[in-house]
Amino acid sequence: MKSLNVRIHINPTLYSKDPESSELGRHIICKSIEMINSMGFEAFTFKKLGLAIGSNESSVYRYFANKHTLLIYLVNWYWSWMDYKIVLQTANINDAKEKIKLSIEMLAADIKQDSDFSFINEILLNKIIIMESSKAYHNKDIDSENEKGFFKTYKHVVQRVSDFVLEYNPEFEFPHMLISTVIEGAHNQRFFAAHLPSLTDFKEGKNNITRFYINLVLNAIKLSNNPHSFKNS
Amino acid sequence: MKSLNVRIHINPTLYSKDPESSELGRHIICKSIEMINSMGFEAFTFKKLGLAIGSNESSVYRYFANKHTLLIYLVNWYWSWMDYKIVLQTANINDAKEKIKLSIEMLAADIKQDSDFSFINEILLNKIIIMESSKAYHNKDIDSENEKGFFKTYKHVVQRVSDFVLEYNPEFEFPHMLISTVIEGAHNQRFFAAHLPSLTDFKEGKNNITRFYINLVLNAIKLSNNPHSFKNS
DNA sequence: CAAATATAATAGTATTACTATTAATTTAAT
DNA sequence: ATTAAATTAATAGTAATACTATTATATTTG
Repeated sequence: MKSLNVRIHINPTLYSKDPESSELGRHIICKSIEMINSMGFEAFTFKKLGLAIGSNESSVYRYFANKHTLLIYLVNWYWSWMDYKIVLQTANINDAKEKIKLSIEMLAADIKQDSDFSFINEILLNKIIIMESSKAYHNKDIDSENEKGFFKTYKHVVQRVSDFVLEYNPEFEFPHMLISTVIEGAHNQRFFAAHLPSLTDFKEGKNNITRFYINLVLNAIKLSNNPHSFKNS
Repeated sequence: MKSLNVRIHINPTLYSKDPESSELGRHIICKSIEMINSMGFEAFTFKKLGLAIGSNESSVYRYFANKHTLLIYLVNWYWSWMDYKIVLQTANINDAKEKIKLSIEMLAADIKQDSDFSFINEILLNKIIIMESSKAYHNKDIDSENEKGFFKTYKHVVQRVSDFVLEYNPEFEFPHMLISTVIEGAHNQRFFAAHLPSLTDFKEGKNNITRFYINLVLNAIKLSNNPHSFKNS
């Protein structure tokens, strides 16, 4: 993906001033990703960030209304990037089953290299998504923020992969449930593997998580006379 | 379950003084459940709680070190209660498949009545689990808190249902992944249904969520010659 | 009944999450 | 090129939060 001239577009209501438009703005994004990773979202403050980038608190506030909005910016960036990756990977593939497999592989993957087509470190951002992204929507403002389109890019990804599922099996009743279960589930499993291993069956290097979710999905949506079909019981 | 003389035992490292041991302590638990529900965990403070129960901040601090520990107390109570419910419901059942179904029904249910065997409102507590419980473990202290046994009761529940899965199919490779996926997934789906409906396929009164996860599990673990078996590919 | 102990309330502090004000710099118009 | 307008940066301040330390008031116990 090196030097491909693609830009991730972010909903402008998420920032006061576009961080991509200035050196300071890019610095804010860059450093905040590092800091949220190393100290966790709760301990991260704009004051500490200002200090770390040789600027100050109030300058950060000119870009983002608060750290919550900055987190949502990052989450949106991640899902736009993921959507772009899925489109690219499945572009010339006609087999719906193959598109589903490829999508799950990307969604459940442990991101290990920075695609390098932007100033954003995707390895660290993926860790933030796993560790912190639930905080972006588990709060009392969810409904008003949802109305403002703060979660649109995540919904897009779920919709895109759900469409592959329906392409494979147009009768399947729960495509969105299935895909959102896979995405959140895969993130949880990576978190559990690192911190609460008895909640998972992760084994290093065996690609368990991806394999588990691919099989889970294919078993759930298969067409054949299914003794446990998802029809009304 | 009325007036059954069962008590939920809570890890004593979670409190400074046992809230069950005094009127004030029970009041703290009771009211905090109400308040976390109505205002959300972030806006909830010990100062507001003290005021609401006609006491003050510092009295609450004598029971709990901080609001995070109180949340973990509640989460532990919930999972002990759920474990107890699962044991009770599956007690005289020999069929492993039936035990799995019953367990998922309880884990994925929208709790609609208070069992009334304690001063804790389980309807509201279930809502807290759905909305706030991820905050109990998505933080930088997870590893030290895990060592202190803060998440033991949740692990117990996952282990118990995983054992049913293994009883049904001893060959199944990922029982913990499957059950933790179902538990977290079902909670997410209830949250999505209320706030981000395009991520789900929930329809009121159709029991979709429970049905979806029961079928997901039964399809994943079934014994027959399975074209998408979970074996190493 | 006095001493020890437990409980409750008051007051105080460092930090956080902002906001308002002022200073400096850049840009743009004549 | 010079001045005005606009943008950006830095300083200082505030209300609220999450505690802690101290003191007052009960309760228990020897």
